[in-house]
Amino acid sequence: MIIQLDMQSELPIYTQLVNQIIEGIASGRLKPGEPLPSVRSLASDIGINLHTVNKAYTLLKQDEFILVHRQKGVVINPDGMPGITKNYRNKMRGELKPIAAEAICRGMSREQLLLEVERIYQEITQTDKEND
Amino acid sequence: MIIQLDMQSELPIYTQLVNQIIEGIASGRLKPGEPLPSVRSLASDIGINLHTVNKAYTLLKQDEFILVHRQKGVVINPDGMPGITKNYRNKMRGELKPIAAEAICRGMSREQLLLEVERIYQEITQTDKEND
Amino acid sequence: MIIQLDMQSELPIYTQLVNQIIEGIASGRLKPGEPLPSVRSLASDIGINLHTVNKAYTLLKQDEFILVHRQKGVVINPDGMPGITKNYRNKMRGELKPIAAEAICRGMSREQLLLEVERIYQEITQTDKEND
Amino acid sequence: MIIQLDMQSELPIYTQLVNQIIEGIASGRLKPGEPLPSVRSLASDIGINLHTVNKAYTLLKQDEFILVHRQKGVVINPDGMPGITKNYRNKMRGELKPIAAEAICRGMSREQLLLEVERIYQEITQTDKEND
DNA sequence: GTGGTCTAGACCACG
DNA sequence: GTGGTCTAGACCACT
Repeated sequence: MIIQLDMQSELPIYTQLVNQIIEGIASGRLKPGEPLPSVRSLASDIGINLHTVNKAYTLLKQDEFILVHRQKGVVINPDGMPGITKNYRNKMRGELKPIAAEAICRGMSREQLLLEVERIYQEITQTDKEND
Repeated sequence: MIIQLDMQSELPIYTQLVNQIIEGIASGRLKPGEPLPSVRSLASDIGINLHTVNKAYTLLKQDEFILVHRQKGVVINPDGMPGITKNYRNKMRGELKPIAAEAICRGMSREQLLLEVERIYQEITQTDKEND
Repeated sequence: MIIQLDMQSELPIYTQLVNQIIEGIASGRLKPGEPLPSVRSLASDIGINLHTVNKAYTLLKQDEFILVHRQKGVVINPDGMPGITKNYRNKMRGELKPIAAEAICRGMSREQLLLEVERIYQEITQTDKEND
Repeated sequence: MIIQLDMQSELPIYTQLVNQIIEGIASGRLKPGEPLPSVRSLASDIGINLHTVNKAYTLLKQDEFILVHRQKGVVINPDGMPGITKNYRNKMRGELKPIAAEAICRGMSREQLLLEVERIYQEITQTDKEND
């Protein structure tokens, strides 16, 4: 699992970490049951503080993307991912709305916008299917 | 123009303001050339700090959504909205990616995701076309 | 709001804090909408680190006992408390079970156990109704 | 005696073990004088570390739920269970208080809470009286 | 060696 | 001045 952080980004490091791990799962590079590095090793690997990694893991744990197994350590939730809850739907819509609004302002058509989304969907699901 | 702010949101107030004005433009409720309230009056209307409104206006000006005339006051950019620049495309994709990734993780199909986006597109463009 | 911490307790400080604030709400000493001290001031008041207070507040926020208002600061959730969700019921039962089991082992009758619970219920709801 | 451990639980494994054995006694599935598996065999049976089982047994011994004979092995205390000591009462009340407080916050009535406790009491004492 | 907790001190965004 | 983020270093409980 390669993690790419942008230390200049406005997004907190732990958020970038969360996003990248979720993208890793979405792309199939990280599979249910698969172990994740310990907070300490990941932190030292990517050169950040262990508390920052810990916060990312805590958030992922809260949403049940990962779980902390007392023996196996941190693993991608083997029982599958959290579903499409009402809460989640609202959160997603709240995030999509300002993006769509700006796209509309800038003259993007419905088709163009959908194409962008489709393109990203493809990009994620087809990432590195053969290599690991 | 009715502004709805959530003081409990994790989003800064000025970001919520920016979003709502952009949504206002996208929905057609705010038209190019149309005046916006002054920093002072908007701030007192919705009960927030001057600086907060100022910051929102500054950001909107930077992206050329609005123009700030010393005398005429603040108006929606009469020369039309900013276009779909390369910068904007990258920004949008960067925002869509984690949303799409989480949707995929949670088992949302390409069609479901596109439907959500389409739904929001509709919702914005058909918002309150008659009433103000 | 008087906070009593036991630094020798096996319970983490932040958990004790969470419990005491919840007890404060349950007893009526803390009312919905009422402001809580800032993390910094509370931390210095009770002589602990601000991060510890922060963790307690974060947990209370997650469960919607409190919320962080951008203008008013931290307040007891004015929209009322979280309800009796399925999750909560399961959590509560999971906590009660070992307590009940040990009580049974030690020969406590159903009546005695219920009396204990009733006693505590009274104790909480009648705490300092007149004084603040 | 079937032991069900949750490796994802926040509760340490040894605590879960202690709880389950106490529940076993409370339910009547484990009777005074009855032998318990050796540290070694129990550990290998449920796939955990020797030390973990050992810690659980040590705690149970401290509270006199079990006796550890060098030769006879581990048995449920044949002289009966520990009584309702002052220490125990305080411990129990300290555990019940935050549970009751949260229940009150969430709007649970005295009757509802007592019903929950009664329900659990029943559940334990009627667990699998015939089957083992 | 693991995650969890706590402290201390720093910077930043926000209002 | 507020909460949020990040770092650094320490101790402990657990396995």
